[in-house]
Amino acid sequence: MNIKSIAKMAGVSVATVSKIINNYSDIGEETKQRVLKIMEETGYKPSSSAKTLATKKSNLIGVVFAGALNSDLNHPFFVSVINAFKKQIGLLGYDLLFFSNETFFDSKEDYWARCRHFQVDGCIIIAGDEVEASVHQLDQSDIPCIGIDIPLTGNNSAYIMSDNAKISAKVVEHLYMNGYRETGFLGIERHSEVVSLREQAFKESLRTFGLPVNPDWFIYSKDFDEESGYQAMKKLIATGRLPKAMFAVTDLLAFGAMRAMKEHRLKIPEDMALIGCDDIDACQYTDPALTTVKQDKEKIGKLAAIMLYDMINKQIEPSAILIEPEMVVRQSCGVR
Amino acid sequence: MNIKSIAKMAGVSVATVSKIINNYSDIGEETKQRVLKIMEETGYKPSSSAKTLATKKSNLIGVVFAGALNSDLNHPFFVSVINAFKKQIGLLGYDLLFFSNETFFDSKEDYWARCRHFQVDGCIIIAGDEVEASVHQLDQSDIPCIGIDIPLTGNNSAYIMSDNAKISAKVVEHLYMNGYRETGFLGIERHSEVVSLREQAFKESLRTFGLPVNPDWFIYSKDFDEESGYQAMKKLIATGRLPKAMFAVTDLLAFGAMRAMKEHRLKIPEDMALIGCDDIDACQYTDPALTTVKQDKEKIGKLAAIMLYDMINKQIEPSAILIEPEMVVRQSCGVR
DNA sequence: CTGAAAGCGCTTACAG
DNA sequence: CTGAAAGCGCTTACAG
Repeated sequence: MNIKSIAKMAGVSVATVSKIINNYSDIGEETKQRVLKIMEETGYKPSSSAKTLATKKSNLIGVVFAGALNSDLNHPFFVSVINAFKKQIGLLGYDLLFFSNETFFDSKEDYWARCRHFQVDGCIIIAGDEVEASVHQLDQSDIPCIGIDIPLTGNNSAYIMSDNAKISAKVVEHLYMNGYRETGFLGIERHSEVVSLREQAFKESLRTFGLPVNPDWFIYSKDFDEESGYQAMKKLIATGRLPKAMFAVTDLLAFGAMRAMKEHRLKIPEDMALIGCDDIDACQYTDPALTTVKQDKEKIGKLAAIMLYDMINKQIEPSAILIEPEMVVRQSCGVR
Repeated sequence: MNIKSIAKMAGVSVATVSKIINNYSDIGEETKQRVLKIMEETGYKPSSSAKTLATKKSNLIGVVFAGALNSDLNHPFFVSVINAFKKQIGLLGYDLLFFSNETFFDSKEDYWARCRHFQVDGCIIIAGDEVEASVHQLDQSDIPCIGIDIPLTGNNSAYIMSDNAKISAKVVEHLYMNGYRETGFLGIERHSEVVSLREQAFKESLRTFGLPVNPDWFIYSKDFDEESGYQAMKKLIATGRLPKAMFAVTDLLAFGAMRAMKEHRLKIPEDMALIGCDDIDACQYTDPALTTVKQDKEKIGKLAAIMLYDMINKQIEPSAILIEPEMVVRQSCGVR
């Protein structure tokens, strides 16, 4: 079933059918109704590939999970963002093409090439750390790109990220207002853009409030997982000199720290308060429930869709947006 | 940059270039190398839409999240399955097209039409409950489909699900072997295929082991969320007559039950043991950690990819596969 | 081993 | 308001 058969059945030209499909206004009402009816009856749907070939528009958005680290459909933060993005971009008439990172032609992960191959209209780039070079190539190309947690610089690129500095500022403010003066920080040894931002801002905020920045209380886990957080916290506890509160840059690390603290019979928050970051679902279910900072994933995803749409349709200049984080106060570091 | 320019640059015909791209064997080695080099230098990538138009193959797999309930990128079980599927299908040379469920032409969610529109080579249908009619239409079509947690019946369909009967059997066995005789069940009021299977099998297994099936201990939460589980458990506790162990059909419900139990100072597992189902990440972080039954998401996803590939390439007859579940014993119902 | 040409199913100036 | 025809970038018998 193709446009030609529809045209024949309706006794019109393919050009006319095409115009009806694409909602041109200069078509006679009765012709239009007649053709529409036939399309309905036959269950005809135009071929996307033929249309893409003719128009160079695919109505597809490429989804790139960039970075060797932390970027995967298993990462709860990114999944929520993508989910919100998918909903909004769907309303705007686009479907999503997920590049499967495994193999593609000979070149490994040449994202730009794959975008051209499929003629995607735009891309969303979701980034963890250790981002590969080909992402930057895509960023610099003429394909509109919206980055999540990655500062893109291309002429057709924009990006959105949580205001990481503000995350730390809010944490420090919360701690300060609730009487915590001696505070520690649980970071990660591996390099991570986002984590660095949080750490810098945390130190600055401490200084702003005149709180001590004690290097002994700045500890670093080997990796991003719970176990690493647990190990790091155990070491700190072993020193015997503990702060009254701890900020972990990630909820998962906070879970690990919590486990270590419980093991050593430290009461949370009485002996030491604990704050995580991200507000993944599990925070509600720990005991005590984890106080954390929420990134507004819904908003980030939705905004990404709207901005990308506008970029594709040349309605805005690319820019960078920082999203306001929000303290979620639970029992692990509550209001005194 | 298209195949014509490459042909011209290499001084050969487009037919020859096409054959080289598609690895035909009957091409002179030097011609091949020369053309390959030019493609490399120019960064040429063939257009997917033109190829799809000519061949009727898109190398795309459609991803359908079917069912009004429980089926979403926010559902941790399905996300893990899709992630494993994506990895494996990527190795087999396919990319993933996610249909954004929001709007599509006028017909709402006509999956089959969308598959034809994009000419996807096959589909993975991930299903929650309250599945829409158009999914069955797709199932009955000539497009190869693999279902996850949904029994497809079409001639070109197969499906994979956890062996839900075995889940319950394993739970009962575990309870029995650890001395629990009085056991309850936390189900859901809303209709759900999977949950029904678990409940039936649970009752049967109890009988098999000669354990009592006490209707008072079969309780039902309003919905799938934690809060509903909490409410249901509170009601049971209020009756004052409690079983020694409880099986919740979902980890989330178990979390809710756990909260209710803690609130009433019931010790877990001493006063009442608790078992969940699914093994979502958060199970490790509750206190006590939740004993549960794990569905092998990795295996399900990977198998789905391989089976779908074989169906597309007519190498197997469609069939139904049940996946063996696995007890994950943690503190909420440990070994005595 | 290589090439000319028809065809895949659309869109889009352009003519009427 | 409608249609004829070229073009989008590939593939594939078929001929040589």
